Amino acid sequence: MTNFKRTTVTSALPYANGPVHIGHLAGVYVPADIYVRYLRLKGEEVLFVGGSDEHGVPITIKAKKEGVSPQDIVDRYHSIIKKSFEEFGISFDIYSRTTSSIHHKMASDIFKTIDEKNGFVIQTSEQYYDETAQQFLADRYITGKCPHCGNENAYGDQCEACGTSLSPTDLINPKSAISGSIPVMRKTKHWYLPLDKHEAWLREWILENHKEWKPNVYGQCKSWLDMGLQPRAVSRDLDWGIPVPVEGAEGKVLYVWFDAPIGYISNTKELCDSEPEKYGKWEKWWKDPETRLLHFIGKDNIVFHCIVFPSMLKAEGSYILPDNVPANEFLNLEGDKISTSRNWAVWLHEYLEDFPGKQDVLRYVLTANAPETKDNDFTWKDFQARNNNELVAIYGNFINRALVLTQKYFEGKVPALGKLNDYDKHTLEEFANVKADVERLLDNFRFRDAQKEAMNLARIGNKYLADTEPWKLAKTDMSRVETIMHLSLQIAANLAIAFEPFLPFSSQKLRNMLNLKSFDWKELGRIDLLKAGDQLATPELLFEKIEDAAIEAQVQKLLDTKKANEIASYKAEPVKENIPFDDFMKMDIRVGTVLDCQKVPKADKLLQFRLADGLEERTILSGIAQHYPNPEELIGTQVCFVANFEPRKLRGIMSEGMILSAEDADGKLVLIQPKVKVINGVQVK
RNA sequence: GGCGGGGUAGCUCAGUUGGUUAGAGCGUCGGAUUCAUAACCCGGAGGUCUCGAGUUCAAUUCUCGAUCCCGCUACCA
Repeated sequence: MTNFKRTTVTSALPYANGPVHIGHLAGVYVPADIYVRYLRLKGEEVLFVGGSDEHGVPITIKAKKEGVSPQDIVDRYHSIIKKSFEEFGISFDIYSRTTSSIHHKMASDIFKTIDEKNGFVIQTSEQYYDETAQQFLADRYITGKCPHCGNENAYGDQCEACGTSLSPTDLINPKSAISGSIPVMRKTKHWYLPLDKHEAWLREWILENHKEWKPNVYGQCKSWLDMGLQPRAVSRDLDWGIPVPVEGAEGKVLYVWFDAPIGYISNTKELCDSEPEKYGKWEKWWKDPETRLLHFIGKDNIVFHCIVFPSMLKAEGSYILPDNVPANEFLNLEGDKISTSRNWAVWLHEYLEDFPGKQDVLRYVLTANAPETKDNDFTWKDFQARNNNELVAIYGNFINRALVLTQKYFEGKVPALGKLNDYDKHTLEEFANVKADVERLLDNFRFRDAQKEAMNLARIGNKYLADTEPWKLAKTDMSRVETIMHLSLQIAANLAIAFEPFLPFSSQKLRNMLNLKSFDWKELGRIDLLKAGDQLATPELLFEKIEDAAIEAQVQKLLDTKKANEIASYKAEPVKENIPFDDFMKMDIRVGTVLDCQKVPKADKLLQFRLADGLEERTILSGIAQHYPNPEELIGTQVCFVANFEPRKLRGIMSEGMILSAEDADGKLVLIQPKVKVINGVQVK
């Protein structure tokens, strides 16, 4: 590793359309915070940057849905997120936002510089514009007649009947899928970042020079590079975002993934401008080759941070590139994927309310169970067990034993160290290695093992007390008890240091109890952190047991929320425009019996049905395979289908109609089936 | 479907540059102990290392295939 002078640590910007949950914490913020606290404790120069990502289409959609402005949405979530991070002890040097004016200017400037260096490819094209909805339409949102096969319902990017790739302009009689109106052609210009031109140096930089990156990160990058990189558009026709800062780009904003990572830089600048004497010039954190840049992210962000963002920085020309990108896998919750939209999550701001003062418990559990190499599962039962069996029983208990005994025998004063016997020496040897072990693990982003190693100190302490039995010796050999308690207290002081990156609140509490003045990573492993005669504070419990009731309440809350959410959050779509009776009669919906039903090979979602329709038989494909894992069970049942759809080919199979399903609130598709058997071919009306 | 990551004790994970008894923490069982939040300490039981084939004197470790989980991507009238 090169010798760097300082470290810039970024953590993925949470998207401001919802609060932060334990998945975000375990994957990104807790490990980043541990690492940063560790570096600070070592006295290194380090900057920890965070912020909210506040642009992009999903925020505009949420705003529209709620009838408020996008700014209202991001204001709401930015403040919730920022506050909960603070309270949780994520020690950002700055947590700002991408709607800040500094960010707008920074993103614009970087765009302009790249543009001046001809780092973009500009393409003007005619694109369909929906005058009713007043927006340009993505290819997928336009339907029309396919020029090749005459299919009336081809999409703007592809006709699925004949499989031909299309561009929206090929379509005959195009229609907007959003408003149904007829779109008009408008010229629009977009800027592309030609990733293909960056491929050569990216290959060498990642594949040759960064083989030490985690397997998931390295593998994902290699996969992309081997497939060949494509230019990516960096502008959008949208009204929420940072305007493309060049002439002739009215109505266009920077695509959100272009502007978001620049937020790391803007937020650094915001901080440095406000406290120049403390942080210096912002450029030193981003442009000095002696600065080590680290991006903490989740696995879904690997390509952006390893390929796209570095390409942007390289195109700009004056920036350093990340030295490492420690990406974690995902955390599940009680066996299910965490999901903001399904409300399946433990929200940080709610945890802080439900478990006041227990920040460290969650930090500990999320680290002990961190998804470092594969997805992991968070369960409340495990949360309780780790608290009660590890934090309370091992760490908390040792501290309590050491302090209570000192209180009892020495009125809370640190006793003098006498002569060490062999067993004392043996114990000291064991704990002398802890510092090196924790360091080695932290330096390699192995937080789970590092924390476990720190916990070992407490185990050593417990064993030392159990083996030396000072409560027995107190009756016969008080000077020996002095030495034992002296050493026990030194171990306690070491614990305060070793755990500070992981459990900062508890370390603070412990330091107060010990009246520990000096506090530096370098001192870890020493046995003179406390002086004989030092007065300790009255001991209190470092951690409390968590009772079953509290855990059951959380589990119940989760189940309730899930259920309530599914029912309450479902809002029926507004009723469409009225249609004449004749239009309805044009549709020919019938009942048929399933003769055969099986998965279409090489397609995840398609089921192939063979139906008896009362006349002959017909084949219909339906995209419901994931909701019916055992398609053979449908054989013999009856389904409703639209009989007079134009047949169209899917995956090379001709589909003659459409089988009707209802889509439930959670996205599950349920076939519409008559409850009482009817004759095949009867009409549904 | 393509690509990437992962599938090791009841749970969460290490590990093996291929080689005698595959490790840790928690849980579980037993013992010891009482300073301590029924906590600590000691000991035991628990694994055909996802499945199948191949290479090899030898594979959990290498190769190929299958399968399951996750991500990116395609597809979903």
